[in-house]
Amino acid sequence: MTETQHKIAESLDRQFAEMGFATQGVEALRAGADVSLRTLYKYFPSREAMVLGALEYRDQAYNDWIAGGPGQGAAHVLYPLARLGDWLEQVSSTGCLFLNALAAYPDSEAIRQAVEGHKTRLQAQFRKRLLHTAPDCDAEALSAALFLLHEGLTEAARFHGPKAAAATALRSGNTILLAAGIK
Amino acid sequence: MTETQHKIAESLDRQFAEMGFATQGVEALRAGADVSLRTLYKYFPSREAMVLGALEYRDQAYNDWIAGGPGQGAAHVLYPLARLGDWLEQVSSTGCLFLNALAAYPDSEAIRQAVEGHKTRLQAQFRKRLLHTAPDCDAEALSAALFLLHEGLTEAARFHGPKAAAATALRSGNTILLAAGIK
DNA sequence: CGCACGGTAGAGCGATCGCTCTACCCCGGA
DNA sequence: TCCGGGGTAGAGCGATCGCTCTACCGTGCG
Repeated sequence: MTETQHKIAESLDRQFAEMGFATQGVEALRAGADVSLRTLYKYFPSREAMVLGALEYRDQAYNDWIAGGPGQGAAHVLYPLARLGDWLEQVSSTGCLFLNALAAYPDSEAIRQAVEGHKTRLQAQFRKRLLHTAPDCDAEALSAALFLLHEGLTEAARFHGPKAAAATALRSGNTILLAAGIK
Repeated sequence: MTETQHKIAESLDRQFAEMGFATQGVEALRAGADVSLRTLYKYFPSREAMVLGALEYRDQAYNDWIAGGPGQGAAHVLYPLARLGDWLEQVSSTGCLFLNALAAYPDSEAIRQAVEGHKTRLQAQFRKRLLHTAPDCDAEALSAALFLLHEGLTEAARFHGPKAAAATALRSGNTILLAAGIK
């Protein structure tokens, strides 16, 4: 039931991430999830719903992935960036799944909302960590800067590799936090 | 001749930028360029060639756009970032055309090369500006950081708007350069 | 045993895709 | 006046798309 749906969503996420949104037709998605076409459409009644399902699954998985970390200081604030580096290292990186979905479905309002929600939550995560470590800092400006580093890291990993891109992003993040009096 | 080809390439660039790569079929591209299907295929013998033509056109236009600027100092180094802000403000921003193309055609080696070439030239531009202003700086690490800000700015503009994203990127860039002793 | 249920396999629908090809038209030069 | 070249318009090809629907199968329960 929900278990089947979860298994399908996981497969959709993996396939869209590895092959992109344009390459995989519904029949290929069905085969990858190892279910019948009827069952696939039972839980995800349209291709757009399959994309949304994959994005929801990914949003959940990523939020879990970047949770926690050292309790305070710059390392606490930058923890999501460090974790993103590790994430990109084990996932074969083809850029950001959400931005790729936006590129593939520029006219879908539902997908646009899912992507925007994910990115908003991500920046809020940075804001929360900043305020936890330095309650008096300019959390709005700093979280915007860290969010920008996060996006840049995701895409730059395609060209420089995850390790180098993560090192660059972390170095820049530390510099920016240090200039704001956070260490 | 080459004039017709140029006009078609310009139209392809604009259409792919505004509507994305998945939305526009060849017939729509033809109509947008205001030529016959036969002529379109004469200069761009396949859909992939049309995409490559748009990317080449955009690469040229963007290189021209970010050329020049103040002769030295941090403002000289960061000039491409400032110009990108203005660029994104007049083009309706749907992210980076090159990354969108990569998302739409993950299996095309030719497109991958075109994108990689563009990004490599872009970072080389930063490196050149750094060495011109501060010959002894760590141009490799700094240009990687500025490139990352550039990519982040392009994508973050989707959510925060071009103006705010550009301000964030420029502020971060100045901080990073200042920490490296460049002002 | 008989039967309802939840699943599978996969043929087939109409629409659209990238691309080709035929038929036609306009215009400058002999 | 006639003709050839280079353009246009757009019908039509096979393939593939997202999606629906029919026919069938195994299993648990009365």
